[in-house]
Amino acid sequence: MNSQVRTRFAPSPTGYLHVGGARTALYAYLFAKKHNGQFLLRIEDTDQKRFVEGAMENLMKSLKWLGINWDEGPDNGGPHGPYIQSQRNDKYTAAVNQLLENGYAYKCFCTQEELDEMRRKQEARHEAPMYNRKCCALTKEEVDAKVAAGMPFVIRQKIPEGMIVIEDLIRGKVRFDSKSIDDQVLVKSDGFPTYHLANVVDDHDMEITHVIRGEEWLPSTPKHIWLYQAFGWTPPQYAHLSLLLNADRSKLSKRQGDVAVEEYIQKGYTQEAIINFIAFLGWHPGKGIEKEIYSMRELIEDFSLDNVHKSGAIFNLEKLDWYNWQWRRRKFLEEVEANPLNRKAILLKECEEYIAPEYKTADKEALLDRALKTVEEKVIQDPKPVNDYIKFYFVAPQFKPDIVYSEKMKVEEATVKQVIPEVIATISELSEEQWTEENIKVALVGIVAKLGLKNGQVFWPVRAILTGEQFSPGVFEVIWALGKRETLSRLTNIHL
RNA sequence: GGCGCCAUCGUCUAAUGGUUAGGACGCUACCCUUUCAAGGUGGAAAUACGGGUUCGAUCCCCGUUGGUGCUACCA
Repeated sequence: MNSQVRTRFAPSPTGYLHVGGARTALYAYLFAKKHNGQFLLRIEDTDQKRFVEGAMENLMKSLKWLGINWDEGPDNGGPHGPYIQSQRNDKYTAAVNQLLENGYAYKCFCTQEELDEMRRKQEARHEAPMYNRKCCALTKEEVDAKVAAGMPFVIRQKIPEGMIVIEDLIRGKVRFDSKSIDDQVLVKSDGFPTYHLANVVDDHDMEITHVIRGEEWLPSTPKHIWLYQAFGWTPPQYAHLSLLLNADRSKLSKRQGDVAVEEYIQKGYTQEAIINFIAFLGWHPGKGIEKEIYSMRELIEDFSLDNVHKSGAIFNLEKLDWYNWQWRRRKFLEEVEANPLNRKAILLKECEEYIAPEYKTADKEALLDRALKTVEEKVIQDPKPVNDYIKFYFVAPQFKPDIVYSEKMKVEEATVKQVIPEVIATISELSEEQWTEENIKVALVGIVAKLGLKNGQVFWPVRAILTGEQFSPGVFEVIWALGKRETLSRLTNIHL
């Protein structure tokens, strides 16, 4: 035994990596790395009914993408393998036999119907639904006879009497009375262990020193401690994390938005932003520190369980958006700084998926160059993905009344009907040699003066029609980049 | 119902016996830019309630209320 810190993330593979799970994994990872320890990944797949094809691979992919890497796990192995519970059944069988021999567990032959009936009666009497220990009273001969007769059974933990106090790293002392704790099923009738048994056996075997897990496990922690005692093992330290919440403060659920990390990946959020965001959902560097942008390296440096919050945090997307653009800008600037001559290539990489292949050919190169030029500043200024800033150059947008007509800018339908023909006429007069941003600006300002309108009443609708976007590069640069022909075509094709 | 956990701006949070209760997101006003965004300077916005302890409670204790988790042969 060594004193090295070892933590683990132990998800059950039911499909995807939940953002709440990602946060739990992150905290366990940060804690281990902060103390130069190890972080392990273990798959808890003892419930055969919930098996989902490919879920484990999916989970590992998301975790890796986030930069949460494990020192030991199903794919890279380690000294305490296998790291998949369904492959460790012999260990659980050996452990539970030891419990049976020493009287810490017993076989239970009660059927589902009997249990249901018992609970119904208990509830009718307003009692806590708990197993009545009927089978605990069976003699060894009775048990052997039932087993010999082929009766199915489960193995239950015999909960001892008395109070138990658990020392939680986040919550302090938490007391439980064993009277309120049920004789937990340890091994199901299909021979597989439940979470409680497998978890304790594995954490001990894998030499886990700190169990960092969700708050939903707090009520069953006494069962786990008693199991350690029954085995004669030293329990690990516990840290129960609060839950992530929906906007209405209920437990974060699929119903009210995206909960899978992969969905955020698909939406274009950066790895750094997601990590930074979930790290701050329930943790803070403390000491009055006001810095909020933290890289993984910095998080490891400053992480401490002492500064983890007890209350649940709402998963607030607006802040994620802000983190995302902070990180996008930071990464873009770093990349450009490292390689200033390659600015165009970096932009191109950012825009790649929105640029149709035909624009990468020589004859379209000019438009692409101009488009990239107008978009350049935006990349480091705006929270939106750069894609949204460039795709309109290559696909003519729909006319969007919601955007074109703006109360704030004092742009109404009548304004647009008045302005657009003027713009078409004026732009048409500009020759090839006159096609500069400056001249376009002069032309539009001329229209403002001529019609006696405010700048925004002319600039806003033109830009909105040309781009179809609420936010975009400036109207002069857009017209310039699009070119005379495309500009006129877009302005002419709208039907007011 | 029983048991457990939690409680500072709308949200994420800082401060902890003595502060004009601080920051960030969002919202908002103005400035900048002859448009939007971005940027700059301001603004509105919180200690759930009731009792204690104390010279003094956001902070410590008790209760109430509210929220939430568990109460499976799920994890």
